[in-house]
Amino acid sequence: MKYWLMKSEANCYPIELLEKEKNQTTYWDGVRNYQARNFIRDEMKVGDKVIFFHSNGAPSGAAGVCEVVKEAYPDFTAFDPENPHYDPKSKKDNPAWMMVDVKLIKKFKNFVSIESMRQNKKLQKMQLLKQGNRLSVMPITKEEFEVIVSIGNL
DNA sequence: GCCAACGTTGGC
DNA sequence: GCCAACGTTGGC
Repeated sequence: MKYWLMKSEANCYPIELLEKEKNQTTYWDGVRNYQARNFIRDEMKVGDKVIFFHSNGAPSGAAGVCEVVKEAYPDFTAFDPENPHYDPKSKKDNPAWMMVDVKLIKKFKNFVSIESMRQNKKLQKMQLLKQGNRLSVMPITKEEFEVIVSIGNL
């Protein structure tokens, strides 16, 4: 089983919206970066655990834990010209972009701010904290996952 | 809202 | 295939 961190813009799709979804499950659309796409397409498996991370202020940080419940399939929002994530390069017979379904396991009682993550010695190596990091889907270690969960759950 | 850092695009 | 210009991301 692998561990991941996925970013969602807090003012676009916060964890509170996922809480309200049927079965607390949603499709993770809008990933338009090849490195992130490759992780989704090639490495994410059902049962993998995911840190739901709020990016873009308001404030930034880890908001909860999800689980992958459906493996990669074409991101259909790329086919829809009306959709903000529309990408004409992605064809139905050769989709450029993929997505997975995730189910909320738990929203943290304590929001784990990016500031507290920066201050935690055990999280120093996270790609997330590197300057200029823009990757929206990235692998994390089991230890990093557990450290974040233990802070969030206190 | 600012702006540095990044990925992508496109002219050559 | 280089690389400057551009648009976007995301912490602050």
